[in-house]
Amino acid sequence: MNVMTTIPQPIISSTVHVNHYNQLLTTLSAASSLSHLKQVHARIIRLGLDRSNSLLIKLAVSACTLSSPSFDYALSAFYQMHNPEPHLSNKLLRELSRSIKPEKALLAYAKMREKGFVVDSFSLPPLLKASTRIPALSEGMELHGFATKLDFVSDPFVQTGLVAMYSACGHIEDARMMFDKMPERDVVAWNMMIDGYCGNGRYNDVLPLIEEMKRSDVKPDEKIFSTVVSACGRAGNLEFGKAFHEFITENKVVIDYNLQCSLVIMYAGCCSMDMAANIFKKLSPKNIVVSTAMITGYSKAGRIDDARLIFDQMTEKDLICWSAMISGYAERGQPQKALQLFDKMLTLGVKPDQVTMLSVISACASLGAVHNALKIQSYVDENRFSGVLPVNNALIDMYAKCGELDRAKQVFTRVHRRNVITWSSMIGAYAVHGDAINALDLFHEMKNQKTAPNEVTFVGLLYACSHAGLVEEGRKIFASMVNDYNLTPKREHYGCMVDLYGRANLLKEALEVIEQMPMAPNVVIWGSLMAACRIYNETELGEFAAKRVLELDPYHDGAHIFLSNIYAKGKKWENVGEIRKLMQNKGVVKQRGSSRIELDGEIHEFLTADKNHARVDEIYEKLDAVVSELEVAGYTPNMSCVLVDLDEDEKTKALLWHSEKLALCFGLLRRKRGSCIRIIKNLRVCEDCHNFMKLASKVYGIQIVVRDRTRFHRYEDGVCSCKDYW
DNA sequence: GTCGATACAT
Repeated sequence: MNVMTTIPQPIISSTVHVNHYNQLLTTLSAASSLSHLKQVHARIIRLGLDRSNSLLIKLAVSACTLSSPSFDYALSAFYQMHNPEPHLSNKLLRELSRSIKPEKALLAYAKMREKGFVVDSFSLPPLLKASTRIPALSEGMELHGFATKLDFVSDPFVQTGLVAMYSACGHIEDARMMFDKMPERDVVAWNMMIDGYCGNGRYNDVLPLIEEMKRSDVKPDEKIFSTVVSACGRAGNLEFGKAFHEFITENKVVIDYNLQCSLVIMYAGCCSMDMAANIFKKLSPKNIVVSTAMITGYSKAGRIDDARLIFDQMTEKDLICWSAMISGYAERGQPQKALQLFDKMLTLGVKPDQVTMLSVISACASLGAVHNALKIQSYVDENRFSGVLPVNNALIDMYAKCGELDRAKQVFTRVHRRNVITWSSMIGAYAVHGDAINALDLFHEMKNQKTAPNEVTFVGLLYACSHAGLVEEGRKIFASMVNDYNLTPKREHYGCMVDLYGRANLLKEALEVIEQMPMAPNVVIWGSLMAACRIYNETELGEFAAKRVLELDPYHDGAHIFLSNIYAKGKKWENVGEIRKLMQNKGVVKQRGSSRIELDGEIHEFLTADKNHARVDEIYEKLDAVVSELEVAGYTPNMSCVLVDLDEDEKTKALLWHSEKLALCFGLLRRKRGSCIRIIKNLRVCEDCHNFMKLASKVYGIQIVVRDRTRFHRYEDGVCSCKDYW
């Protein structure tokens, strides 16, 4: 039915007018589409009511609140008005400022000034709100100037709006100046200022402000505590968060559901899981957001089983909580569980996003299993993630950590729009494979393509140099980092330099780096010097470094063992006894060696002297055979690698039962002809195993790839890719 | 007739 045809001709009578007017208002409120509004607009004109500004404003506001709003229609209706009263214009400004296009409010304002529409002090709050939401500093400042000129600036609502605007534009000091000038500050003004500090990361300014608020007559409400507590959580500021919790309790602020949620999320975000759990267990109902925060918190705190418990108790699961649980496993050294969970998620029909993929790829990287890596890449390619740069960057890293340098290179090549992470990942890939030449070449190519290197790029480059013994090149790279790229070296970079000099037997230079670095050396750096001293039998400096390690990490197994060996070599038996006793008292145990080998997509793990494998007899039999065959080729067990005090026979066994030798023998039993044997080890490869692998590669004509704690060794025809420099 | 409107997780 056509609305227009049913309308009688307007009869000029005030009663009829009022009737039409009210009817039109109701129709405007109910309008659900632009075409509907246009029909009503036509009726307004036909009825001769188009001089009614209040009707036209209602029309304009209705155009803004449609499910698919038309701001341009609203504005054109507005511009047709004749000097609308400011309280009507302000209605529209308010609507526009809250809409998805707050900039339309500023546009309307510009036109109002142009057309000479009257603006009053009530126009400013919505305009400032628009400037806050965009955020638009220069427009906001202009409004400030305008308000000052017309003396609207003494209005507390305008003042609060200015505080919000300056905070949102990052001008927190101006916000504070405005705030300080306010003669009367209500709870909203205080909240805006506090919120502003939180939004600008100025958490340390919040507490003093709350104290000041307490001293004034304004009582803080539970809403602002929710905001502040969650801000503490985001900043990981536990001390501050706790102080707030105490403040809340002491001041008997009502802890409502939302504040409870904020507290749980804050404690979980700060890894203070006992506190989080205390509140969480009382929380009812337990929503998905808080549960996810608990999962992440437990994961970060290393309590992955507790995280899983929460996960399993969730009645409703979304992509985010799946991703949180998966990345928890990936980051807490349980990559297999991460991958299992990913499979389960796919089975249940939950579609991963980029974030999930990055966790899963990093799980594959730490697992180091080629089979899984290939599976994940096909998933990436089949599900349109192959064009996503961060995913490709992660794939490069994954293949590098799986020992698949060529596949890493393939991914690198297919990425055309490379960013600094792409380049750094590939440089890092060459570095862990001991290929310093290609790492440096790639760096030059990167420079030619005008991609600026960052700190991570230089870690890769320095790492490559130190693992290849390129002392001079490393020195130059370090200097270039500072001089050409204006980057400030971090601990990692100094660590690489210590490593570079240490591995090259330039122990004096290594010590000088430590002495001259601007920050305190950490356990890794002293550990690196200690390791160098161990290689070059430098007992005096070694003892010194080991002691520094123990100061920083009293439970460091390697430093205890190293010291004990130094003393044993020097026949200082009393000191040896002391160290042993110390280890016993402190409960320091040597980290047990563990090696994984992947065969037919299955992963087998061996610990040192492992007797748990199903085919244990066969494996040890094979080990005896291999040892005999290698002895013919010149192998003699290198007893200096045994760090415990045992008799000769036991020492030999301890050496031969290193986990990577067991894994190798299992690989030799099960491998397919022509395939390469890949072993992933948790510790550094010892000299004896290194020699063992080299000889095995020659005697059996196979390629063996071993990933140890820090790098790859590729053994072929009796030679290792690390050139015995590791 | 005006300002904020709580938590929000990978």
